[in-house]
Amino acid sequence: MSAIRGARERARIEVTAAIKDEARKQLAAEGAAKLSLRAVARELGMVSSALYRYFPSRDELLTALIVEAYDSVGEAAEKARRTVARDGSAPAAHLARWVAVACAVRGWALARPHEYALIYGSPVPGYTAPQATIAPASRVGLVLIAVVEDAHREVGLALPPLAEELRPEAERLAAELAPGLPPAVAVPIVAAWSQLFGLVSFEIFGQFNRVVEARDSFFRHAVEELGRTVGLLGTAARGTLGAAGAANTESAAVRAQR
Amino acid sequence: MSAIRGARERARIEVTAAIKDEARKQLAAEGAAKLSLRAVARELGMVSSALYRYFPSRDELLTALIVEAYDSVGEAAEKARRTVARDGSAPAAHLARWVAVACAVRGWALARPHEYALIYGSPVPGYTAPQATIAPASRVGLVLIAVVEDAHREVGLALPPLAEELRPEAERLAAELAPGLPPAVAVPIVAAWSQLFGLVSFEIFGQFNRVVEARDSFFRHAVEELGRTVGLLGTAARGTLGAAGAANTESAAVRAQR
DNA sequence: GTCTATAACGAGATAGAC
DNA sequence: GTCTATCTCGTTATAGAC
Repeated sequence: MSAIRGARERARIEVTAAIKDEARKQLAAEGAAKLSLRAVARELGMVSSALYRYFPSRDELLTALIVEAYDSVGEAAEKARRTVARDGSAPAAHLARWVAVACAVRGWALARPHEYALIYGSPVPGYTAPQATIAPASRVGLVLIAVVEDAHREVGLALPPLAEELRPEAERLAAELAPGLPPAVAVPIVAAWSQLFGLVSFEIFGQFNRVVEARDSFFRHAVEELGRTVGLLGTAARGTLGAAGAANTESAAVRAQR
Repeated sequence: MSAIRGARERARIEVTAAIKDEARKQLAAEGAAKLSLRAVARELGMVSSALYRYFPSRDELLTALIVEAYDSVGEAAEKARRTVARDGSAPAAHLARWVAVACAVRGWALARPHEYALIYGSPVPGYTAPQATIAPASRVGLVLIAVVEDAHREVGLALPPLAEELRPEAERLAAELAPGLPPAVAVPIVAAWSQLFGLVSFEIFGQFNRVVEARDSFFRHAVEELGRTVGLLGTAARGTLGAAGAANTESAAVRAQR
């Protein structure tokens, strides 16, 4: 009995995976807007009505693809944070981790551009994301926050001051997303989060064609500077911000500690 | 005869405009992937074959929409640069112009989100952008460069040093895009260009839902910081970067002057 | 209970004959 | 330009296999 159920469940999981794989192929070929249950079924040698045992609607299939894409890129980011620069707790090590997370996101996007477009590109017409996508969608952002939290705990942050008018927003953001961080850094982190995806999107979507050529080092350099905008410090020898931060961040740092 | 031709040409222009307007409506409703000449024709009370007298193919219609969108946002950016802060040549005035250009881009995107998605969102499956889109696509970037060029000429730039490995890329970028600027600033400008659209895309595409609430001031603040990364200076009283830049940018500035 | 297959609806796209 | 016959699509109801 349990063996039977086990076999059934395994079969169900396999068919579900096959459906999603085929759907991803169609995503690449035709785009999310034209994803069709019938075409997926046809390609799998099934009948379209049979798919409804696995996904109650086309939109639910889309949701599954979206959630898996968010989870996949989120996992890549988490793995990069865990793996890279495990050894150091020096300021530069935290910046290296930040860069590693960003490079992992970019690498994932380059490897799976159509899934990237699904989650970070134009919204799919007629589709509204359900609650289930919210948590996976924030995983990459949470990794970035975690990197900054580590740095804040171990070596402190060098932050530019925050405009007064953004105080309430910063307090709210920090309370919701990063209770362990000073509110002033919440705004730069959210900004850097979106700017990181600006860099990736421009590369993936072709905006850098005929413009940027040395893309690896360009990206690496840009996200390193992004890391500085959230208060991460590079080696003192290298950065204006690093040197300047050390010299005049007393006020900002004091303020960042609240 | 010339009157007749004038009338004909006027009619042709009007019909062409009507086609594009209707196509834009469909863009909003169904997305670029599903833009269909037939549906446009139906809505206009024409027959699909008649449209081919105005646009030789669906892709050419798409190209026209893309070019007009790029031109429209580029014009908004150019107008913002011309109009705003005309009075000042102080460092803060240049930063204000930078912010104004960014806000113009964002305002345009908020007003025409579907056209924004057409040009800065996921590529349309099966469509490859022809040469004709390249120049319009670079207009916003050129405006940003112009703002920085003005600042460089009038008050100088405060730049962080550039990684050695990016030297060749920076020289090439500067030679192609901004002959009037020191190469070191070319890389930050291109980065800021893409990051600006990261901010806008996250707002337009819904990534900021349930995250950022005070969006106007958040954006304003973020692009002001972005302006600093390309060497624009704020008021000395306000920014860490401003004060720090004044103090220790001798080396960077010397270097930026080559 | 779990799944697949058949058939159908209403809507829209498409190709070709006229 | 018009009309029609033939495709596609998402979705459901129903019947039958395991």
